[in-house]
Amino acid sequence: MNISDVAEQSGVPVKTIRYYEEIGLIPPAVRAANGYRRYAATDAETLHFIYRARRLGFPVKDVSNLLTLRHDKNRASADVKALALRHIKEVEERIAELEAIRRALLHLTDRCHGDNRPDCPILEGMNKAD
Amino acid sequence: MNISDVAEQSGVPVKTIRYYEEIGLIPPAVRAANGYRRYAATDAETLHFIYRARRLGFPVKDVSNLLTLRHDKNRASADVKALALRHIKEVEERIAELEAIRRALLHLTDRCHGDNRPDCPILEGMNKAD
DNA sequence: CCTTGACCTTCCAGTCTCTGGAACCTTTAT
DNA sequence: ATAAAGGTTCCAGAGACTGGAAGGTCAAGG
Repeated sequence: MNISDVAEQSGVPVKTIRYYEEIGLIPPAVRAANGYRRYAATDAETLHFIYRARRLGFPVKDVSNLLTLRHDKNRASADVKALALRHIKEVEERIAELEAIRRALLHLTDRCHGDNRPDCPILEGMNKAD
Repeated sequence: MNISDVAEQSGVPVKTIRYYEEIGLIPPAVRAANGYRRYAATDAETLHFIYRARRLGFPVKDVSNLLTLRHDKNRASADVKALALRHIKEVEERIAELEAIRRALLHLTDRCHGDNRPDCPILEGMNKAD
């Protein structure tokens, strides 16, 4: 099948597939006589795997490691789990950061009248040292 | 004062100050005879304001608008508040996304033994359609 | 006076993950 | 014959910096 077919099956946009090939996340596709990339069903599965890993927030570098593990029939599931747990930790850290930001913002907006007058605790709050 | 002084006072790194000047977030600094950028105390305050706004996650475009509002003594606090509330909404949406990701990851890792064997529900889970 | 080290300057490149567009070729259908 | 739909490459931009190279300037010490 052509690139748009595998894009549709996997969920990964055409442009992104070519990009993944360029950066070496996936091997260069076999070419047809006319130069078009040709894909097999297993390629669609691999790309779908990539699609799902990316949607789970794994950076491309991690996806690359996950692909290696996926192909390694002698892998230890502990390695996959370690990678996933590390990622969960990063997600949780990011959530904590965003929640701190959210609280700080709500603290400021709660105090702001939000009317025609210029007095604004939000702007004042961002002037203060830390 | 020189750029490293204003960097220390404001919290914004030297490189970033030059970058902010380049993109027009702050006006070009006055130059000394030797070509060095020269800053006044008010510049340090402005940069500190920027620093805090960025730490609250406002994108640079929003910071630019906040700076305009900050300088406008006829502003309506409602405009500032609207901008902040919009940003809070985006932060909350991002948190929700990350929490969905976190739940999905925990669901997968909970099921994975994490031992020497290759069987891995994490990898399997990422093969399934959606 | 000379050197050393800490500043300062500019400009270019890289990060990360795509995404859009231009210019051009191939296939398919009418 | 032609037009639409798909394919190709390459270049640029997004966002927000960050690092490094090459070189000018300044203050202190010998």
